[in-house]
Amino acid sequence: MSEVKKIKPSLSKGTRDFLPSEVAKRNYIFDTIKTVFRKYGFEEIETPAIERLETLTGKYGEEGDKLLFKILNSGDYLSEVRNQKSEIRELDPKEITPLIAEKGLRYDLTVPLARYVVQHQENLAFPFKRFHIGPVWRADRPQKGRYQEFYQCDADIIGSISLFNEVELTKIYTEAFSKLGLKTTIRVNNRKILEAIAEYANCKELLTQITVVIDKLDKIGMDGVKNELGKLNLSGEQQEKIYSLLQVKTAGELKPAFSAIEIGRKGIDELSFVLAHAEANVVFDVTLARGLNYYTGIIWEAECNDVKIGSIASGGRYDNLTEMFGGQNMSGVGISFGIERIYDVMEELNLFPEAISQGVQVLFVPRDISVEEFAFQQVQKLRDAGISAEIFLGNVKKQKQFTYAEQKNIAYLVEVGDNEKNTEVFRLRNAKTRDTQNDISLEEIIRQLS
RNA sequence: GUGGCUUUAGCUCAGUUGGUUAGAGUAGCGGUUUGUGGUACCGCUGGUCGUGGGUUCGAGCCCCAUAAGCCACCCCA
Repeated sequence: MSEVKKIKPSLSKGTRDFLPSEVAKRNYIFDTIKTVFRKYGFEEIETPAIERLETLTGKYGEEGDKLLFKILNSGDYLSEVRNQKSEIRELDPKEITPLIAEKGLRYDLTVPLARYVVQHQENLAFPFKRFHIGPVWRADRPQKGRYQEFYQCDADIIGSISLFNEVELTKIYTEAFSKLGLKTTIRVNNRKILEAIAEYANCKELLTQITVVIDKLDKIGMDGVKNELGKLNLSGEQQEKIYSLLQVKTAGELKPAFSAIEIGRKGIDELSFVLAHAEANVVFDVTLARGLNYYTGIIWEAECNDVKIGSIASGGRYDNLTEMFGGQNMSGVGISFGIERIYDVMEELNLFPEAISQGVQVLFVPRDISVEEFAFQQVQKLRDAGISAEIFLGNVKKQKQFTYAEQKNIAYLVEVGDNEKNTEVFRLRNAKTRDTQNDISLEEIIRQLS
């Protein structure tokens, strides 16, 4: 007998296993959203989980680079280090990382998309409309609702500057959420308006910091914003200017302030166009900022009306996506569904249809091993007729068989004993209600369940 | 990167001021009962008490270190 060392079963930090019922629910979300994407002409792509570190680094800022999972080179990964450094004390993580790791796990789906578009542009039809659903990895400290491995669900349009793309993506939001049964509010703003606000307050160079502060508004309140703006060395007058613009309820109210700021007027026009074509649940919110500073036009954020969990979808237009890979500059606009949160919300609101976790239609239970073969043949007949069916094999306790049917959410049970084998007449029992139909032939069962 | 909490059976958790052989429920396995069925009962397996030190006649419990996980912040999805 070999001595096997027992390992306590456990997961790596920030990762999850999914039970069959959970996978069914997740797939329901994916499938619903995919159907909408396809209806609007988006095609699905896949890219590897592993990318060259070169592709990934430098795209997410210094913070992001720290959160990249790096893959240790195979073989003698220290050989290069030995060549270049003799003393272990000289090792600086920043210097040795490129020597021992050339690959990493993707951090999002957007940078791989940029790489993909530049690399395959000859074979792609532009405007390129693609969607992509898959896991991404971040070496972040996990917490509730935040994981090191999680799924992103993106749809983007590359290479078209028409604002109808924005309208289309807004419609996709509305349609997908409605199909999932979620009541949402979609807030929109325009990065150009935020730029104009910074210009209006005469502090263009602080745009990034200001947007980060504005983004926190609903968390820290107006006093908190004033406090943070003060830390940025803004004068009282500058703060007052920003503060006053954050009070507006419609884009039109910004017009007087932006009379001399062209980019601001452009931002207002773009927003008005999208809002004019959008549904009722889309509203303008000047305080919507989003930390990401690669956005250059419209930005979206969607929240669930019934559960306070933060944003469950977001997106925006970005003009410089392919630049970093030496591609001809193409404008892109995209949306992303936060499916981990959508799952939590739908679970809380009980929005998953009963049918999605349904097991096979019938479970055949032989009373004894001697009738297994007969039962097996009946099950195969049902399957041939297009009815999903299982047989519970092995001479085990009845209790187990019923528990099995319950756990797998199987609708009907048929127990097979000598009587059934001789007469070929069965009893069809509803596993939930326990209603029983006596003396029913296999043909009749097929008819009922088809 | 900063802080808080947790860690005892596969899972959920008890475990008294430090004192014999560390318990329960649940799951798993087996048996009895039932025998067109979803009941009831009995038994068994499973633990280097996260890890390493220390204090003590004696540590699951006290002290130190360390690891992992979770939660909150930063940031983000």
